[in-house]
Amino acid sequence: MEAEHPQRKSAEDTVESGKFVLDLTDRSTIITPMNPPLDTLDRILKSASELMYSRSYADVGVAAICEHAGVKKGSFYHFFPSKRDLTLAVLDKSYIDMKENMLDAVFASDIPPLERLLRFAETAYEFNKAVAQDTGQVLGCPFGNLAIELSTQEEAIRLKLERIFKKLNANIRQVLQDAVDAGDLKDINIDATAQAMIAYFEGCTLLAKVHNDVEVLRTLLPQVAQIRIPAQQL
Amino acid sequence: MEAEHPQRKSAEDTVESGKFVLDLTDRSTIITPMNPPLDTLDRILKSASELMYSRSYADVGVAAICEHAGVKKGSFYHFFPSKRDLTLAVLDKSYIDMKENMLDAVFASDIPPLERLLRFAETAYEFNKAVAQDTGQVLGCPFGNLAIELSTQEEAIRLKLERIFKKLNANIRQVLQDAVDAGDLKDINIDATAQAMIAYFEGCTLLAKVHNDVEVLRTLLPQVAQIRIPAQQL
DNA sequence: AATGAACTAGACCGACCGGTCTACTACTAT
DNA sequence: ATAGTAGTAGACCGGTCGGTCTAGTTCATT
Repeated sequence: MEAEHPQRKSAEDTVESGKFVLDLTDRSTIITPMNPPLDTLDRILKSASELMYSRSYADVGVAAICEHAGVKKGSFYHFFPSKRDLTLAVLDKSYIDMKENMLDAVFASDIPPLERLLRFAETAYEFNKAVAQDTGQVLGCPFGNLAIELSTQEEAIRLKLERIFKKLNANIRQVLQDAVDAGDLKDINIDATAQAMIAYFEGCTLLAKVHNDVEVLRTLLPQVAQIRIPAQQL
Repeated sequence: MEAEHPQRKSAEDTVESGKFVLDLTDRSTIITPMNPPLDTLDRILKSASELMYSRSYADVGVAAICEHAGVKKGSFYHFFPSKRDLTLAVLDKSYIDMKENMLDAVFASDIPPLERLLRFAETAYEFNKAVAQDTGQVLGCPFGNLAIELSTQEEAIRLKLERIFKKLNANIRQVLQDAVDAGDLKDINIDATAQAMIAYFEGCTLLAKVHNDVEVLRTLLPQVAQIRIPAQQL
């Protein structure tokens, strides 16, 4: 009765096929860079992620996602049991992409900890600026956007987003810990400070979106490095 | 061909009818404090504002708004030409309510400027806590929510929200100016600092919503008073 | 050559969307 | 008394929503 919906597996499995078996099962990573099944799934993911980011969850129907992906509804529901499950998959992929394409580089230990935060601010500004240049609008944070739109409606999505924000928090905590170890920072509540920095970042992004003006980010975002929540003294 | 839709007028006009013409047209401000037509309109506004806040713009249809207000569709479209216009009216009313019920008191000059910011933080926490207690969810900021959901879709709404955020900024600027005048603050960019405080506030609220946990606000929000954007030195 | 699974195609479904329309009621002004 | 207007009622509209279903196609395996 229940369909198969292979999307769960593919996320992790494709990565592990680096062995030198040339013949078999996993057709996705070897030889053909654009084989039909995985291509279809990826196109759906990319389409959904673009459309939902530039508009909103509710405003983008699965018909629109399919059309923009060049895929038919039948295929869509072969891969995803529902729009909600698609969104969950989009979030997973988006976080992985963001981590690999940005967080890892931005928070790398090649410069002093607090300067990494400035690099983070700068990168976020540049990203939003680039987006604004080719869509004409400041779109903000893909995670923050969905968080606000769906947190009260879709508990599964809220949970996924909560986990993503916790991972981001862990990344920033690492930076702060490095700063403490380097003696650049004293007597702060590391976890709360990381949380406050994320909050500030999300808020700046929100304001840039309402004002439809990226320059808000250029002015405000660098102050993220100055935020501190002091260690609680009992 | 086009219907009348009296709501446009009422917003500004009711305020200006302080002249002593007793006889005519505007029946809404004089004598009867609860005359039927205004009651219906208010019920629609209240219903929409509650529903949209606890769910989202897209998730709440006009049928649901009418039902929750105990009003029929015919009446709804007598007062509002569209769901979008209703939302505009809701935003106007919400800001006025917030200003009268909270901002005016919170930012009053009875205590030192920077303490007013703490009072603001405390009030926001208490508000969200109360909301969470009777809805089971942290709903966040009504303005921030709509800002993120609709800024890229409904320019008129985005503009209204932008104006609201600018007014809020002006309120905080006043507090900061008082602080500067009192010698509590030096060399800051007042406008940008006010903006940063709003950003931080919105971001904290967003995080509280994703984590569905008001305590986030209790921990983070008070630090709003420490935020400063230094005066730009050229 | 045949089998079965993965995938695609697209017609179709009931529910609901925002919005319209006509008829009716209640009240005001004359 | 009457005419006009503001407001109410609720059936109705075309369109779109998320999702289903059946029939076909492609392809690896035997």
